[in-house]
Amino acid sequence: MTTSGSEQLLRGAGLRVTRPRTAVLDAVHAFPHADTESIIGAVRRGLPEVSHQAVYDSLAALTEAGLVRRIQPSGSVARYESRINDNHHHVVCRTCGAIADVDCAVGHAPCLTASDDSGFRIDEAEVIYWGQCPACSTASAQQ
Amino acid sequence: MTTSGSEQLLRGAGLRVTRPRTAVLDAVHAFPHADTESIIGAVRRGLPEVSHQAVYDSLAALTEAGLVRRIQPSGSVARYESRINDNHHHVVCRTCGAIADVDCAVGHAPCLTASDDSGFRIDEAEVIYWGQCPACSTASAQQ
DNA sequence: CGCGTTTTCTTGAACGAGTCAAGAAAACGC
DNA sequence: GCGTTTTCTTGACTCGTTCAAGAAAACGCG
Repeated sequence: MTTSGSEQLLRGAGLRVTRPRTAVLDAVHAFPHADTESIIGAVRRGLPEVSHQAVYDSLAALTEAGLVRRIQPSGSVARYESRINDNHHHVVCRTCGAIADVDCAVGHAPCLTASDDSGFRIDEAEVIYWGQCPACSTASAQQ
Repeated sequence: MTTSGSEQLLRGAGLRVTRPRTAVLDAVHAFPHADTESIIGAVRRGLPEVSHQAVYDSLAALTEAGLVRRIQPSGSVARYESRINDNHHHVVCRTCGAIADVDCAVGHAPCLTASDDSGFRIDEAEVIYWGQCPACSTASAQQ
C-alpha cells in the first residue's frame, strides 16, 4: 500500500487527506491486527510529531468510513485491519493473544443467520475462534 | 436459583462458599448479561457492605471455575451470564447495547470449524451477531 | 468444638486505554 | 489567496479494572 494509494482511498471515501490519516492507513495495511499503540509507533516513524489523539481520531474516521475494521476480542485492546468486506473471521490465541485471519467456514452463509433473532435486525455476524497458536500449543505440550 | 442451590454449585466446583460468592452467583442467574456494576448493585441489595473488589474477585473465580461465562462485545464493559456449556451465542444492538441469546444457527457444528485454522488448536467458536433490537429498529424507522 | 492454615474480603491507591475540550493549524471549495 | 470547515495539538480527565497489604472468614483436622 503506497501513500498515494491511501490518498486515493481517503478521497474515495469522502475524507479529507491529511498526513496523519494517510500514515495511519498505511500503518494498518502494513501491520494487520495491530493495536492503537503499535499504530502510533509505526506512524511516528515517518511523522514523529503526531499526537496520539490524531491517531485515535484518524482510526475512528477510517473505521466510520469503512476503510479499516476495528476488532476487539475480550481482554484485548482495540485492533485494526484493512482487510474488509470479505466476511472473514479471526482466531485468537488464549495464551499470547496472537490473531490470525480465518475465512468463513462454509462458503459465507451459515454463520450469518441466527436460528432465532429475537426480533433483532441483524447486519453482521462476527466469529471469533479461541484456542492456542502453534507456538503456544507446542510450548504447553512440552511441559 | 436459590442461594442453597448456588452453594451446591460452588461446592461442586471446589470453591469455598462465601456470602459474596453465593450472592454474586445468584445475581448472575437473576440478571443475565448484567455488567459488573449492576451485579455489584444487585449483590448489595442483600449484602450492603460488600466491596467492589469482592465482586470482581468472585466473578473471576466463578468464571475460572466455569460456573459463569464472561462476555464482552466490542465497546462494552464485561458482562456475565449463567447459561453455560450449551454453545449459544449473542445478538447485540448497535444502538442501545442490548444483548439477547441466540442458539447456534445450524445444530451445533458449522460455526465451530474454521476452514483454515492456521495451525491453531481451536477449542471454542464465539459468534456475535450485530444489528438493532426491535425497539431501536422501530425508533430509527420512524424518523 | 477450637485451632491453624489457607483463602477471601476490605480498604484504598493505582493503572491505562480511551475520551473530552479548547485553541492552533491545515485542508479544500471558491 | 481567502474564508470556512475540519482536523490536529496539548493536556486534563474518566472509568472499568487491577494491584497491594492487612484483616477476616472458611474449612480440614484433631
